[in-house]
Amino acid sequence: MSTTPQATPRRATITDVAREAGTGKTSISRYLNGEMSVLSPELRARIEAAIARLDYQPNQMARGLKRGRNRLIGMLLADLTNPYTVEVLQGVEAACHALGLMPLICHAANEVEMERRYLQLLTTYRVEGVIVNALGVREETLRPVGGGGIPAVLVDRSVDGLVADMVGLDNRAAAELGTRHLLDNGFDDIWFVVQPFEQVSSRQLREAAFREAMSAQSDPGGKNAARGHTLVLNLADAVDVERSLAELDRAIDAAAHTRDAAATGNAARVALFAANAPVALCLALHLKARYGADWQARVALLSIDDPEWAELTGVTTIRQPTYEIGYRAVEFLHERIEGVQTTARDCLLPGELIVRASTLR
Amino acid sequence: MSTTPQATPRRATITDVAREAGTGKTSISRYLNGEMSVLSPELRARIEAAIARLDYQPNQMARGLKRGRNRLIGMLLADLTNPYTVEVLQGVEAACHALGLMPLICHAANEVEMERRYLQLLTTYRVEGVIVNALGVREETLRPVGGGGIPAVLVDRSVDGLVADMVGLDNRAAAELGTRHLLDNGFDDIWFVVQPFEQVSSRQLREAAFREAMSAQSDPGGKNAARGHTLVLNLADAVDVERSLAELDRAIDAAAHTRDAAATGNAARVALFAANAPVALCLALHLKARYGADWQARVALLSIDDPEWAELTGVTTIRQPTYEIGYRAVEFLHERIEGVQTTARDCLLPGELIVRASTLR
DNA sequence: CTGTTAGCGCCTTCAC
DNA sequence: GTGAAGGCGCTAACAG
Repeated sequence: MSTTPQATPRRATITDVAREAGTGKTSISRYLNGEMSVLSPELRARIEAAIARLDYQPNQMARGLKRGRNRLIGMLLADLTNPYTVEVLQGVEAACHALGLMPLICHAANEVEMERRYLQLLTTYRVEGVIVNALGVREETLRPVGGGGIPAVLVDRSVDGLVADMVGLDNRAAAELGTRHLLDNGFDDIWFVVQPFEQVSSRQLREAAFREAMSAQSDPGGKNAARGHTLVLNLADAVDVERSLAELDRAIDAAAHTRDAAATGNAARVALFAANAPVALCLALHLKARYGADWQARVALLSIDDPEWAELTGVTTIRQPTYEIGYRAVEFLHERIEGVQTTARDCLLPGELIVRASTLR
Repeated sequence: MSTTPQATPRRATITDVAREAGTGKTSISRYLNGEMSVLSPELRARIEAAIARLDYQPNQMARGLKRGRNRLIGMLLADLTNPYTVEVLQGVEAACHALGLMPLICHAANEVEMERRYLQLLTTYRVEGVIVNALGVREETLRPVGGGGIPAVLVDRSVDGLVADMVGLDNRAAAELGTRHLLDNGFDDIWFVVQPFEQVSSRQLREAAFREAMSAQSDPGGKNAARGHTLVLNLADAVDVERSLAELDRAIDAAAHTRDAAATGNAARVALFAANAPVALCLALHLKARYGADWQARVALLSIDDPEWAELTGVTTIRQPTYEIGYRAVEFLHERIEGVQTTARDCLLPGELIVRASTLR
């Protein structure tokens, strides 16, 4: 046995098989496409044998070129580091499997330039459609898809000016659910922490819904009303993160002060509402570094997204129906590929509140 | 503005561009391939204009078909749920970017059947090479790659009977490093917890190295020697997990007993050495459920892999050079694609011990 | 410098 | 039933 990986020998083509089976290419093609009814059992057997002997496998590139469709769809991911993305992907894969599609996964790793390049690439490979979890910057980058380009379905976030189906979390309902949970549990200093949200629709919606829910208290602004704040955390900028966390620290310390002074049950209790898992992780790491292992005694943490460490640390979360989001996205796309022409649809799926120790006092 | 995503209009072909520019296909092709020197500035300008006007983008399928190479490589992943995988992927992507390759990511999601299907698919798409983080079951499934098939590079684990380059962690050194750390910190009841390892080379090596390191104590088996155990945790089988964890519980309780009885400093101290992050997570979740939030006071946990929650929970880890593993894998593969014919190579990269509170007493 | 010609591997009429 | 011929979009000799 050789220990040297060999160079690839030329693969057999349909012509080789035809020769080997002593017939024409047409019959081979028919065999490949399952048109068995028009093949004599005898010929069929010969073809089968020839294919096996040559270890023949049809070249999909060539087939795609000829037929004009290749059953390929693109899956453009903003950030695989986010567990959300991986979970959505599982739904996508399952649906593709079921519908006979093959997803080409492209990971932009939060870089706009990458997103652009991959989109270009998917286009030149003539994928039949694209599922886009866009970075969200601007419509511009997404020029080739949606509208006049190849069919597209947006996941998690819509993009201004881009007409396409979209599926994701019901952000308004989710943020409201979380906010109400915190209010119901008596927190009176609530910080909604979110990455820069001007460009990302889902973040916008969550933040807006948070503020509305805060305003919907029985006596907003009143003496017993909880106070809401929005804090922007730009995870891509260490300096900015530093600054924002410092602001948070001051607020937490101030609340503790109140508590010490009052020494009663009606001290200020602060809760952090993270707009997604990456933010929640950043917050948790910081709090742990600052207050030690029992940081949760000082601050409550609630997060949209339900990362694997949430259960471990007892953090309350709002779990997104990630698998279904991915699955539905593919279904939508498939319909578009098959020619459905309805107006752009939105599919908003509900999140599920998972209450853990963190927000129970 | 319409709100209905339109159907894809037919894309322009090279012939269209030639007609539009009033020239032949050859010149267009030359332009596309950057052979500017043989094009008059005037013709070149006309081509440029025509391409822009038609929004032409060359069809990669056709190019690939013609040239016989498509710059595509397959990346077969066993489990994207494992943070390790995502990190390796980042290295792969960076390297591909640098080398002008395009990775087709395929996620087997721990299903052998998926692995087989994707491999088949990659083959029929004539990718130029494959990077395989195999499920590891048997050489059989991997028939199409390595050896006589398309060039392949294995990641993390080798597969019996499959001759191919491989890159991964130096498992022996890593397991030894971890074991020694635990011994040095005075743990005397050490459990190496690992998924079924008969089929997966990296797990085998880690387990073997653990046992060896235990035997290498100054007085193995002696009165003051630490005792080592191997526990198999089949994460795919809930019942089995239950059973294994129960065994662990008994051991931990027994150790506690010893401690209570002795009521001195020389009581049995137990440490868990998880062979990878999924195992570590399973253990941590169980321990937390059983002993509450301060489970770490009862048991120490050390894990190969450094998931994001490790820092948060203070678990000691051995971090793999994941990014570099991915990067090197692509480099190896690229060399093979370019025709390098050396014997199969192994590239073992060192892990880094990250000491956290969990294993310090 | 530029265009013509012949395929790459496969599918699809259209005859036999 | 079966096969020959033409073409999908592109590239790579060849001629001019």
